[in-house]
Amino acid sequence: MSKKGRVLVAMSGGIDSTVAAMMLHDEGYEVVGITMKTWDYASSGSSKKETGCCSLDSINDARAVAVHMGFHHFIIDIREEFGDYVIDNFVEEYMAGRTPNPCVLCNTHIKWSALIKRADAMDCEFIATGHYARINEKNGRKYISKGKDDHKDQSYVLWGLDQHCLGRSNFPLGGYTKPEIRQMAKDWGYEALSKKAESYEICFVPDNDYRGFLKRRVDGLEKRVAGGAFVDKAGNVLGTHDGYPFYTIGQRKGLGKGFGKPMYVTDINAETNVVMLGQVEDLMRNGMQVGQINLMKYELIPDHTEVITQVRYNDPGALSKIRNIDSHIEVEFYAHVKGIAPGQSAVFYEGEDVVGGGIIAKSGLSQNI
RNA sequence: GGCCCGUUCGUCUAGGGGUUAGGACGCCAGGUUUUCAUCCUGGUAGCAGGGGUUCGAAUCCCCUACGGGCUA
Repeated sequence: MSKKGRVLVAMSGGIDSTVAAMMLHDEGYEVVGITMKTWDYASSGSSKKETGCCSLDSINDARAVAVHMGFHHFIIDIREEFGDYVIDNFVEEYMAGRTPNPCVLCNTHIKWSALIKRADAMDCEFIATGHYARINEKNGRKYISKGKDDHKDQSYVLWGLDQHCLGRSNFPLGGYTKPEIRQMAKDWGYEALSKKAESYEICFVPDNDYRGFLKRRVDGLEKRVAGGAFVDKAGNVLGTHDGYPFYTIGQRKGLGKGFGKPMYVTDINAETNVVMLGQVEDLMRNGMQVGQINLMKYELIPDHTEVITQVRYNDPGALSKIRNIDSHIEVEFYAHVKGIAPGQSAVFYEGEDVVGGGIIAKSGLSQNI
């Protein structure tokens, strides 16, 4: 009945994915909305705030819009996979002294696979989300490019999508800015939605307190790791801390006391429960090792290729050179980069295009590149 | 028991007659951010207590209370 085919739209209930659905609907696609229940909100002591990509209220909001616009809407329960994969990994990573990015994992391993499975079952040609990113194709390879809105670009969290997923995905918002999207919501008569706040925080961690989440999740953790040493790079003990899992490299606040100078976490040792502190310059690194690589724009990247490497979501990126070492990529920065945290995602860009990405295994150069 | 030092926001401290008593960390409130962080704005809060001297005291003097050195 629709001239353009059927599309499965992942709707979180927020403004972005809702407008994405409306745009496709407006263009003549047969839209099927789908909302994923990732976590047991009732038992997590959920906050009433609009948190994460998928709160309970949001599910209801998404459904209301779908009903109002007259397309089908489904809620799928992916709590089991989500818990087994994303949450378990989240806890393991912190326990190993690293800093995970659950959103990236969820996108890569849960969300897309769940969506595509459904899309197949419902005979949908492709799936769409409200991400600010674009998909391009060159030499038979699909790849993500940054969204038009520099401030909202979300290409970083999508580095893990493989060719198959990319071939089935569509990002209607990629060519628009956030203000334009808000205006569209308004024009379509969704005044309240157009003013809806951005969603932040980890969806399964209430009140943005991941430390409390870890304590509840790991028996006896608090007692086991309390009283570890804060140490400077010379090994002098500067004080005691609450336990190594509660810190991340680059962290400045929450160290519990004043040192007369701004101090940052520069290293975390899970075996000894020692957290090293230093000043900004001690956070600077000239390179890093990146594992769990996923390449997008090219099938492989030759050694010495120059790319802009982003080390965190909100990082402007730094010019660097890469080199393949076994299944890892070693990155050498032209200028030192601040606060590289193992566990976080590294994403390589060539201009606007995502060349690939991976998980940071270790900061510093292994040898000369 | 004679003779010397030290005491400043919750913490670490700057200031040695006229300062809105400065900074750092913490804390609080915003902003940025689909992770954790960083970053940016603003805010809270202090001269141990009491007397003096000065136009004017955190600053100089004298006691009182808690912290370090030669003497018996």
